[in-house]
Amino acid sequence: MTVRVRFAPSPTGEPHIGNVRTVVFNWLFARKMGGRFILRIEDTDRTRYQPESIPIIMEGLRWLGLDWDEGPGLEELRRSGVENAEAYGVGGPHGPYVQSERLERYREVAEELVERGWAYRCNCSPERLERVRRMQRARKLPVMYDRHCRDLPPGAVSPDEPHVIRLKVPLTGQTVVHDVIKGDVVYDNAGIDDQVLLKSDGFPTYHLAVVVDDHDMRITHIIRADHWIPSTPKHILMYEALGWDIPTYCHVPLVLGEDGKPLAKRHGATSVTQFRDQGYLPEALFNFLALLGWAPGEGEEQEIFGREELIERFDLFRVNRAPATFSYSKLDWMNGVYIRGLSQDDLLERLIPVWQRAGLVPDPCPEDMRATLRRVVPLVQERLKRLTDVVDLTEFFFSEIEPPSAVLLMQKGLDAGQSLEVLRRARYVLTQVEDFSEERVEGVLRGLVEEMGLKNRQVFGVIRVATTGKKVSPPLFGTLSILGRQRVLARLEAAEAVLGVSSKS
RNA sequence: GCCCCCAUCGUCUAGCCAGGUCUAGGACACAGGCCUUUCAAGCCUGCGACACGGGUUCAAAUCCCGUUGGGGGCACCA
Repeated sequence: MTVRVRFAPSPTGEPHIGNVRTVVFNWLFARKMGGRFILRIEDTDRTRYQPESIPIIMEGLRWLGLDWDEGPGLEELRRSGVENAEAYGVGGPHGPYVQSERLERYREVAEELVERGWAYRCNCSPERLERVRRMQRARKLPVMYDRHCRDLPPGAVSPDEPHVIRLKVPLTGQTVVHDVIKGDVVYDNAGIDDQVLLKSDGFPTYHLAVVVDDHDMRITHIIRADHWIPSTPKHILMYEALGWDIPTYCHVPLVLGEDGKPLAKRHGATSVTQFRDQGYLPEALFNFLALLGWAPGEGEEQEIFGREELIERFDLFRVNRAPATFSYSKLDWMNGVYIRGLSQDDLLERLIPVWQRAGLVPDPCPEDMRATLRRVVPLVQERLKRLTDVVDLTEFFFSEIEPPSAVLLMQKGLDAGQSLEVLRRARYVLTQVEDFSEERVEGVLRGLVEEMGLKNRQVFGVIRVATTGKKVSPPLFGTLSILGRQRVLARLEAAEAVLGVSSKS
């Protein structure tokens, strides 16, 4: 049987990265098994519904390379208000893949459950339900529906009046969740609530919809976050009532934030688009996510895995039972590894939009500027953890700098007079040097160090601060060469003025 | 309150299922050093964990029980 798994986001905002990690597991498992990865939109909560989040979710998946084999088709997406539906419409043989388009089907199944004696109509008011719950809490009893309508005579609640349909959970016996990661989890039926399946607005609850859709869409493995475990017995009861095959459950742990709490919006950068905007590479994030809660084992000590390698090695049944904490510092390291592994051309193409967003480079990027940027790339490549780091590191190439303060200019062991001397002589040799290639610049400046009997760090330090305005910069000779003679001489002169004034005073 | 899940360095993990090869291995982070024009990168070294208590066994990180700690669920939300 072909493996079929799904990601079923609710369009109420952007999924956070912990959720995305679970998607990565789904996708990896599907690809590993030669199966199908299905995208389904669970939009049954009309109060929290945000249609604009649908394309954002899809864009995030696509950016990470998580392509889906079946999912909402063109027309479905259009009806959901997705503007560039043609970019994302996929369709498939088991649609519709948007739950609000499947209302009739849920009603049909709910009615079937009623007919089979596995569900019943209930017209209890929200006020009464709340009263019951309050009482239960006060008496420290399990909080659940008191089954007031469960044994009403047939027809006591008219199908025409507003009502919900509830699952009629057996009062005795046990239901076992066979989970491939957690093992067998046993629940007493007596502790399972008579869950609402069909809401009074005609929409299904998650519990009905997920069972119907997973069955209709022939899902074989349900890989989802483990906070769903407690509601799984209800789902199993429904499969049994309907005579349907029960899928294989794989409840994977939640991803924790650095405070040990499950990852949520308040943890800062948590959506895929935010990671993208902060300069993370999709291949690095993907690699990192795959290793969050899973490891190849067998003594394997490699950490950097390409997509194909991960597909080949991924083993769903080895996923950790315990939750993992999302570590930004390790992600940063891994991202740096991937940046260093990029070809210079590739890195250039990824950096240009970053410079553009920072307002340092016009869009489109002029050809001559591109040529200059091409020279900057090797200077910064091994210094970047995130693409966005390039802004601070290279800003001085694009705009004029404020002449640095005397304090910043002076290096260890040099006073203002000596520093000034360094700048004057540097300006002299750089005026004389026949061209401004990195090699020539290096040659004359090293000669200057020799002549003055100073240390490399002293001479190069003063020049660095004078020309970049910072103590930390890319390698000096390449930097000067790119800046060009004119700008370098001007900046040296401006710095001399600063020191000249301060040495007189 | 009731139900459920989880537990190896600060973090991600290997080892656990098929007890001995584990004075517990790797990675990130951190500290120190080397290299060096700054910062990185790279290399070397260091720091650092089987939550606790019982039991089973010749032998337990590995199996069992309990405790503690953390987390999740208990909606006409997903």
